[in-house]
Amino acid sequence: MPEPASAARDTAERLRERGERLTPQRLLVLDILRDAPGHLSAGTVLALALARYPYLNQATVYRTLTWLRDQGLATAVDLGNGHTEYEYCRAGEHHHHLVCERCRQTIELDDALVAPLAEAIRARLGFVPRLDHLAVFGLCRTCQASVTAGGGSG
Amino acid sequence: MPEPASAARDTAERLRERGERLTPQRLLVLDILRDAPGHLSAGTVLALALARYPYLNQATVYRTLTWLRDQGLATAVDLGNGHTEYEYCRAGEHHHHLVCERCRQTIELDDALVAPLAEAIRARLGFVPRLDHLAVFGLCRTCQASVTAGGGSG
DNA sequence: CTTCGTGCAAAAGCTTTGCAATGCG
DNA sequence: CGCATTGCAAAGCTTTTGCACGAAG
Repeated sequence: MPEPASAARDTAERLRERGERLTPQRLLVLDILRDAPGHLSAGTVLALALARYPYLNQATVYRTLTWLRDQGLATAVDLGNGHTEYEYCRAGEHHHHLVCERCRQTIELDDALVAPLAEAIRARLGFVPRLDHLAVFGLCRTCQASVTAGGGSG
Repeated sequence: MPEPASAARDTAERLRERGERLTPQRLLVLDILRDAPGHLSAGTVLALALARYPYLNQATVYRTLTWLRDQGLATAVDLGNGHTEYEYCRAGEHHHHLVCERCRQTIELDDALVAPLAEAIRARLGFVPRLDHLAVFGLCRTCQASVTAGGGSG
């Protein structure tokens, strides 16, 4: 199997130190996640991986994605599409999404608005929330108007 | 088909006024949701319904649950069990959950902590969030200790 | 009478699993 | 060398869909 591009290397060292097994498949998936501009579903990861290494298996992708999540290298989020999406986890970078239930548009939500909730949960309940990647459903500004007017949107 | 117990009656009036069709199946599902102490999955709703009316269909349950949600009579929440759970929606009552990813325990989360986030999203982004039933994943107090100590919990 | 909901059964989608072979460390 | 990981293919699970019949209004 071909060597994955390059970017995943330094992270690889860290994993090796933890005693984790580094396989070309894992490095490939990690690399794909890093290169991606946003979230990727397991299916998309598989498709992209297949372009570089035609023998990678679906089951391996799912297992690797779960493993990456456990290693803190990826975050998972459910945007209401019927599948989980994964994203490379940049250190301490939290970002969130507003998902319009009507037009399915997603809007970035600044962590500054979410952090206080996380902090309150931590301080007042002693529960450590994983609020690094929250999805909040609702209605976007445009669709509110459409609903009120009774018209249809795109 | 037998008459559903009784509790769903007054709500039924409201639905009728809206021009919604009231079928015994819908009343039955509504009744089951009302009687339930917490969340119910579609499968559980079906099982409970089957005990009272053996001919109710799975597809009807799913369709009815979606319909109840659209009518504002039920809220849906994904607690990470691989399926959506539904709960009877008491007027304006918002409640949320902290779900421990390790021991799967769920803790109630007061809406007072979540409401500010909802308000901020509304005020600053013009997005109307459906934050009536939020699930936040993370680690409960007990499991944090276990993880730190390296031990196992129940 | 017209429209919408129901039952049925099968399909659809994502995800997981068992097992033997392979390759990492 | 030993054991975790992979590949393969099939199953598992929740949820959705098409269609004809039946019931609500």
